[in-house]
Amino acid sequence: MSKVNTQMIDEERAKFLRYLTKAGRRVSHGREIVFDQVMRAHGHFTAEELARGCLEKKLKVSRPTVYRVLYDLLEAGVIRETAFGDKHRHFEHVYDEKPHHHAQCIRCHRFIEFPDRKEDEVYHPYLEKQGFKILGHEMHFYGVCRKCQDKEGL
Amino acid sequence: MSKVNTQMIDEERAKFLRYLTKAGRRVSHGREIVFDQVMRAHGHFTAEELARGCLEKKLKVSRPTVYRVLYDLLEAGVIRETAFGDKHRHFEHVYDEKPHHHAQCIRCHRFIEFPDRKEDEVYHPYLEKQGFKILGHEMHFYGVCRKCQDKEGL
DNA sequence: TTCCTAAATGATACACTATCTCATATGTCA
DNA sequence: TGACATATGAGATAGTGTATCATTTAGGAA
Ligand SMILES: [Zn+2]
Ligand SMILES: [Zn+2]
Ligand SMILES: [Zn+2]
Ligand SMILES: [Zn+2]
Repeated sequence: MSKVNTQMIDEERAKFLRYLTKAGRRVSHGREIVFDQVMRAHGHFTAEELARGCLEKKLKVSRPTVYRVLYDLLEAGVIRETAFGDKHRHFEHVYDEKPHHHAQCIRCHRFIEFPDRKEDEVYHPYLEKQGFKILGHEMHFYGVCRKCQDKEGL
Repeated sequence: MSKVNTQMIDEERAKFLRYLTKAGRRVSHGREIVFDQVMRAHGHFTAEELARGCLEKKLKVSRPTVYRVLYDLLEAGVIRETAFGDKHRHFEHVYDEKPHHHAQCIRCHRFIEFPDRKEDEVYHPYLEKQGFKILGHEMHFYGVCRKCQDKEGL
């Protein structure tokens, strides 16, 4: 773990605590466990993956609580939800991830990731004119990956 | 129903038949029913909504078949999947809806829609080089809408 | 510290979406 | 028409996420 990473995690933790305090909510056992697991997660993860991980590690937290805390973290701005359009809810932390986009195979659901390009900014003027404060964006391609094409002889 | 609409549906049907023929698949009863229902749908719809509709109308098609045909239509390019990040799979037909993207407010979850721009194609070469067969894409912006900014004094 | 109260939690059941299996039906082509 | 591959339906099943509610716990007051 690099120093930068640790420092960023502390900042995220502070952000989370600030949010909880401001909202009159408690710094509970479950929230600390889930926050910790989220920070250890690499790349994107689904609620279910995180919940399963907690259960497998025998952490003292239940599945409903994992889901509840994920929504807390979402509101606190610690994680964001990526809109993949499949039946799972995907999240990733906000710190330490370079902006990137996703292409997902509709057959096997695997992802290809690719860095974002500034051409995306072509949409900014329109949104700003509407008074929309842009926090981020994601491009999502869907299609069929090479493997699945080979498999199905398309 | 306008004449243009009817004509476009015929074109979509032709596209679907072309796809089926080319892929060595059959023009079956179920595929015709589901195609018809999809063309009657307005705006975005989920697989389950369409399936439920078919069952309620007592059409001679089962739920698994509705799902199967939706994937056919997706690959044929008759419908596209929109990535809303909730737990349902959303679709919309390609004809008569201009390709558009969404900006969603993280506070109130409302959408702003805006037309897509060909600058998005900057990502095509990279994906094609990987053998990824692109069926569609969506840009998803997230941020805070004007109303919510006013409300929260951001 | 101890007590009090509201918030948080866990166990469990549940709702819902989507998919799998496999026996049967159906369309294509010879 | 007969043969064969594809498509389908019924039902079971997997998987994700939520509701309920009795119990526990955090955090402030005394
Ligand atoms: Zn990612
Ligand atoms: Zn694939
Ligand atoms: Zn808003
Ligand atoms: Zn739309």
